[in-house]
Amino acid sequence: MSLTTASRVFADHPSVRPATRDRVLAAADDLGYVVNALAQAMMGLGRRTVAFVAAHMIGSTFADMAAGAESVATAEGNLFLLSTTGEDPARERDLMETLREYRPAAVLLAGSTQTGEEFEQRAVAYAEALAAVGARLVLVGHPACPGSKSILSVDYDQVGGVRRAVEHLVTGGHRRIAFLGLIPERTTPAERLRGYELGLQDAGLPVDPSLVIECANDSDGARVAALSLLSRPDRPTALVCLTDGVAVGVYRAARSLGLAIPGDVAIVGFDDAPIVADLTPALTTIRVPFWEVGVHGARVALGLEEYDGHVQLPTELIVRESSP
Amino acid sequence: MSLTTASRVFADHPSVRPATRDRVLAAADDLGYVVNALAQAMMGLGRRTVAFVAAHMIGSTFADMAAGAESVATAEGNLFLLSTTGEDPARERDLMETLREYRPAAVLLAGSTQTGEEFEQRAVAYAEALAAVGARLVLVGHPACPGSKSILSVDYDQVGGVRRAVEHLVTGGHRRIAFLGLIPERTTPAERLRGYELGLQDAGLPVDPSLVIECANDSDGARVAALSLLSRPDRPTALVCLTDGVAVGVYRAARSLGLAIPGDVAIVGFDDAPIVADLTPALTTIRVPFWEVGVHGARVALGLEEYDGHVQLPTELIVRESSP
DNA sequence: TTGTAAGCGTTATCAT
DNA sequence: ATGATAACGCTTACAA
Repeated sequence: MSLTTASRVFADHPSVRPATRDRVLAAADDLGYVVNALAQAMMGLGRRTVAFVAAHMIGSTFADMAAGAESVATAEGNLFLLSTTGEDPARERDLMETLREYRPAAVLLAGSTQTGEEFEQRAVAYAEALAAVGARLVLVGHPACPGSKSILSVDYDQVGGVRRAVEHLVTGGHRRIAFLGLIPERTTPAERLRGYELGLQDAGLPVDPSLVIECANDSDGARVAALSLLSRPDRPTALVCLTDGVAVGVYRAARSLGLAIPGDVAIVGFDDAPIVADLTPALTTIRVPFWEVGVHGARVALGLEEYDGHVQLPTELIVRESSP
Repeated sequence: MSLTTASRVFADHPSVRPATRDRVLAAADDLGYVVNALAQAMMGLGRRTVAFVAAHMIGSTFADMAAGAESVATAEGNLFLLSTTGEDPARERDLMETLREYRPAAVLLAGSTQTGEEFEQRAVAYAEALAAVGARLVLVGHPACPGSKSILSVDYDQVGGVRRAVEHLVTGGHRRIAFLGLIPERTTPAERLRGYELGLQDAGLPVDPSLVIECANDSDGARVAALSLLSRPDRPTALVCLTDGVAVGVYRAARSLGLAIPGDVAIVGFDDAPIVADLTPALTTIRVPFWEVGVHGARVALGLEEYDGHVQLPTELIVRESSP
């Protein structure tokens, strides 16, 4: 009944006589003993840990990604750590250090960031710091970093999604199509705007800067912005919205102006959030496989999946009643 | 430059000369060194860990509770572990053991369970097992266990919420009020049904069992059930729904039957999920402070908050257009 | 102010 | 089949 023997019992080693085995198990049960996984982990043994870091945990998009990642991590008996930065780079940096101290298998960094090299450099620094403790960094729901091929990422086709939406609106006869919800210098709005521009370009239509509207990414910010946009004499006949939440704000604005959807103005959202199919009229939107993004992120993180640096999942235009 | 000195530097011990301190820091920075938090944790030092366990991570209810708990845990520099059981008691038990191995400060067990003593006994067993490793168990979004006062819980007033909803419908003149979405032997449906019964009782109305309808807790299950309920010659004039998701199913059923809401049938939901205020008509529902439930759960878990065994947060009836 | 030595709970190695 | 010992990376008396 030595420590070694006990250890062997819990590790299911074959070389331990059933009798002693039972004796150990009985004693353990008696004392309420469970192995100290921290001691195991300290030696690089035992379960692995996957961390998920996002700016916020609000809305179904991040929650779905996190849930997808969690399902993969937990399914294999690993641990899943969740933390938010509140959009604060300093907190993000601190968090990254803290996580490094826990020797995770991987850190998934989720969501939109500032565009440009500053973030990319930060990400490279994170990736290197994590690599120094044997951990991987995987960007999820974030476009690939073209500069640094070493940064793994799992993304979804935002550009293509909006591009198809614009194509759909053009096919429906629309020529004055606005984009609502721009947030400057952020990757997700930038990608979706790019899809809008490419969609117009495909149709040989010019990009009219007065139809690209900046507003907060919430229903009320969108409502206010839409109110002014839709009050213009030359108002657009169709609106592509950054998110479904923005689209909801547009619904409210249209209603208060007495405009019919899609008769007076067609609306397209993005994300396919729950319930938007039950709005009146049902919202046309772009469905994003957020759960799967999380799943693939975790799989890449744990080395369960082939990856060539970047995975991009398809999005799907869901045509409902709010567009022709 | 011994290990001890280095340790002192990272622990911000005062008794270390600035010169050596800098030397250590420089060396650390050079090597990309960070303390091994697992070694610290093994000795019961360093950050604490809060675990959150739910059956699923789908929908905004669990996600909001988890997010609230995460915000508290992370704010204090602790770690937040998230895991799901998939509603499988065996997985739940395994998970509890696994978590125990990691010596968390507390485990939050979230959501509805089977009613009755079986769960209560399980919870007591969990609580004891966790206590043996210095961890607390806190039930969140689950009614208090009357039998075992030792089990901490943070809940919200489901009974009162539905009771007020019924009162509101009665005040609006309704007499035939149905309850849709019963799932037998589960705490959350049981609580909400109890609120329905009490509401009727308050008004001196009998509980008509033929108006208490069982169905799956999703829009489509509800749609099918509502279709048959609303096709009855003596159909109810108002429906209290287990959740907003169920209410959405009822909306679809009413629409396909050509029934007006609230003209032909009034609807009340539960949860105040995002966007339900933007349905047509806007859904009357009961708002639940899920985020706050998570917050209080984590606070109780970490001993940051006075508790006398059970905390119950209020719910709020939000009257919108779907009810008189 | 700094260093030495012991101990935390494991597991791997090498006996026995 | 079992046990003793070293090692993992850290902290904390206790010395120096």
